Amino acid sequence: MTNGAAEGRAGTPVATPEGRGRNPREYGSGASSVTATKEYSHPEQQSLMEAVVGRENMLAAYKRVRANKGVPGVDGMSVNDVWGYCTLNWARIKEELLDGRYEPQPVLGVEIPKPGGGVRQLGIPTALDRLIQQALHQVLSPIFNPHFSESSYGFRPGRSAHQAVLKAREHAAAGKRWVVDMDLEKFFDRVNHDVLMARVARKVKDKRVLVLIRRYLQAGLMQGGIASKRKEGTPQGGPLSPLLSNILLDDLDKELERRGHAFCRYADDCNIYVQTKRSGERAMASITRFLTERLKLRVNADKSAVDRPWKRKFLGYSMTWHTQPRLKVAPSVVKRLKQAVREEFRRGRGRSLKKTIDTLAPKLRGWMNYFKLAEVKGVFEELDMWIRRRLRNILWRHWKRPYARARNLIRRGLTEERAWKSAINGRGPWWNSGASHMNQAFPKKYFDSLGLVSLQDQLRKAQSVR
DNA sequence: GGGGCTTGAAC
RNA sequence: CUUGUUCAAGCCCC
Ligand SMILES: Nc1ncnc2c1ncn2[C@H]1C[C@H](O)[C@@H](COP(=O)(O)OP(=O)(O)OP(=O)(O)O)O1
Ligand SMILES: [Mg+2]
Repeated sequence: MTNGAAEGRAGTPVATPEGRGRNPREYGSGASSVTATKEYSHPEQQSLMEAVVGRENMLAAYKRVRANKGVPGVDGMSVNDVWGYCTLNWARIKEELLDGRYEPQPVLGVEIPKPGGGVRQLGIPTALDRLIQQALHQVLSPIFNPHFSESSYGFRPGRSAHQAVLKAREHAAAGKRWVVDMDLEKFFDRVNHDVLMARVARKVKDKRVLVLIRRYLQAGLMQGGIASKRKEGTPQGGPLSPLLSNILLDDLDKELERRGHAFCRYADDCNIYVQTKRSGERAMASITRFLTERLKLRVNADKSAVDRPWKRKFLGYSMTWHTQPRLKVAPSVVKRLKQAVREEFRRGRGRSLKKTIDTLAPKLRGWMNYFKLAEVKGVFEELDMWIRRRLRNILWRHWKRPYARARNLIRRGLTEERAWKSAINGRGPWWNSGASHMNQAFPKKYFDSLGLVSLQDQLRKAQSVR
């Protein structure tokens, strides 16, 4: 039934001599509770750093870093510059890495707004450090990922938000109709270095790698002025950070599994499905204690709650109250899309309809592609009508004079009498774009022919493929 | 199977 | 000074 097969870049190149043949598909789906950890461990435990700086691995890392557009870090060096820089200084950098002497540079602090309001502090390493972290990531990922929980879906190759959402619905359908929805406060920023490193050290024996990772954690955040060493947090923007965050929260997964909970975790968003409110509240209390005491993490009280699944949103989705719940797009997400579409129209005010559709259509396609799991389809019909109305609106605005309006309406097949009546009705563009003459003159078919595939049509197509 | 470009989503 | 991981779709190429 696993329809979303692991394709694309799921198979991160593994640069180890023995590790190369592993199937990316089974890569993320390690057997639950494996005791023979040695078996899956990296073949070169004592010389992991050699694997990191190995030619194959570095080339793969560089390719990846370049594929992301990236920005210059604090040293102002672009990704392209790094290639030249590395070929010139690689011998020295490699030696520093192998000797455990390499010192990372501070990360560049950038504030970006987040959707829910508030700001997110990004910590962007230099292009060179992104390259090295990427190389580390490629070596560490196959060591840790196979041992992660089946219920962990975030930041993992071969795992997706879709899988998590489907599993969540499954839990609710199985009669666990209460959810403990937990989110951590400033998750990456509050990662405790010692707690994390202890967990990394459980599988990584190479001291140089451990020291390097710690130095990356300690690298200061450059905020205009100078930066000082960090005592907590892993930079939001470091290629290694997502993997590290999973290594840290793996203990949470193991604890939840030990207690026999049905749960889905995606990054710091953890949903535990239970049968009663009481048991939910109990779980919430004890897991909160576990997180603060054992992992030194804080639960975000505002974003966390024990409630009914249909009152909560998980990964952009929500669900209905039925005993067999149906997935729906979370209301806040619909609002966000409308806002984005409005913004798109505002920016392209002077553009032709065709041009507007050409930029809008790929965005809607991508959006629909993510929310194609929604089984409540009313929103899509509503959005389709809303979008077409806005498009008719910009058409109407193009026609400044009654004569132009009448001419265009006639050209679209309206009778002369009706066209002229509408052309001079004196109403505003928004009224007219919803009026019957515009709907008749510019029906759905018209927009289809211009390349606007309606959300509903896209959904039907996606479901026929499935 | 692999590579390129674009778009979207989750965090 | 919009970064990172992951997933996916569309188009193009071998
Ligand atoms: N755009 C992004 N780039 C890099 N890392 C991200 C991005 N979005 C989310 N993350 C990572 C870092 C976050 O700490 C982690 C969890 O996301 P999120 O819960 O939305 O924020 P947060 O935990 O940092 O703050 P909050 O207290 O509001 O929950 O996922
Ligand atoms: Mg959080």
